[in-house]
Amino acid sequence: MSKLDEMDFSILGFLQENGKRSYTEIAKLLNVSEGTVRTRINRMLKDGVFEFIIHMDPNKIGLNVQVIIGIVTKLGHQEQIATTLNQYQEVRFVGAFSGRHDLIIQAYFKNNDDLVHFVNKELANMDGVISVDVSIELKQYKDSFSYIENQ
Amino acid sequence: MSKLDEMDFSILGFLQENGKRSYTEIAKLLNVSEGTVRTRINRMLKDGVFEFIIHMDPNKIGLNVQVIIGIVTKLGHQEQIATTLNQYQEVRFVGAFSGRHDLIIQAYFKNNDDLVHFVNKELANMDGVISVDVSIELKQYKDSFSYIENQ
DNA sequence: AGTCCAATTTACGAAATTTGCAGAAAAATA
DNA sequence: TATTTTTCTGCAAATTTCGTAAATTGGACT
Repeated sequence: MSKLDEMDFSILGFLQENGKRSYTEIAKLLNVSEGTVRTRINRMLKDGVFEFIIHMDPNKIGLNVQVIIGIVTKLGHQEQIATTLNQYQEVRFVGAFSGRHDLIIQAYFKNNDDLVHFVNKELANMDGVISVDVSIELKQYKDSFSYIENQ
Repeated sequence: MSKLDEMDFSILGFLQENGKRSYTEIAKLLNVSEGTVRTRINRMLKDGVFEFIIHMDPNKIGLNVQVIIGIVTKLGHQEQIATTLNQYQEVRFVGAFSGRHDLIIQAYFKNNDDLVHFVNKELANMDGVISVDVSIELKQYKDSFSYIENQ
């Protein structure tokens, strides 16, 4: 995978503002041809630099209980547990971390019942889970996907 | 904002698999006209149900240090601190939570120096911050934006 | 400098998609 | 049942995407 140059970052910068921008539009903004923008976007997609997605507001689609859960696992069980967690649709993020918890996950549920079921029936029965700390989201202040400083 | 019906969820289901699907393609899959799909997508966009974005792989754009930080705040300072944190480009997520930490944030940095600077110079100097727990991401297992069970 | 090579960019036509509407159909309201 | 409102369909025009070939650029090596 080749290194990204300044034009690649500019393209990402425009796309992070609006994922629907056309090759044509970006090309005009950068003063290059449409084909250049297309080639670069396709290369970055192939290299897994980014992907086109939609970001849904969980509350607006009926997922009203959002949580972050820190998990302490028995030595040697982390990978297995992470793989199991991956399979739950409700779990949108799973990572291994240094610090107080070995795994931290983010998950979205329809309601408290579903959360309680997940914690007490699913998590509690996973082999190698020592303890879990559930933090329930009370208010979201920011959830941004614009990591690049642009312009 | 009107409630989403089954067709809206189907449309979201197709888009969450691939944010680049065209109105035309989705219309064929759902056996309705292109205009119907377009109207519904535009309504959902207007209502903030979802947005078209790109999801960049932080490692591939040079943000190699990813962290989750739990923050304990002095009573009454939470909102102010959250608002301040919002302004940092490095901080991609800020939420108020129940549980051990009052605020939990996710942030991406170029390197450890930038992280250390953020924690020791920025966070440490924010009024009302009592303590912070930094968890450094060692491995990411899942980072999905498909919350809807589809089909 | 001059030559060659590989990668990138440009150019352009064809196919596909989006966009703007107008009228039909369906649903909600009275 | 009549009326209003909303949703859906079907076009045509404008725009974008896509495939491809030609032109350009930037080194590496003489």
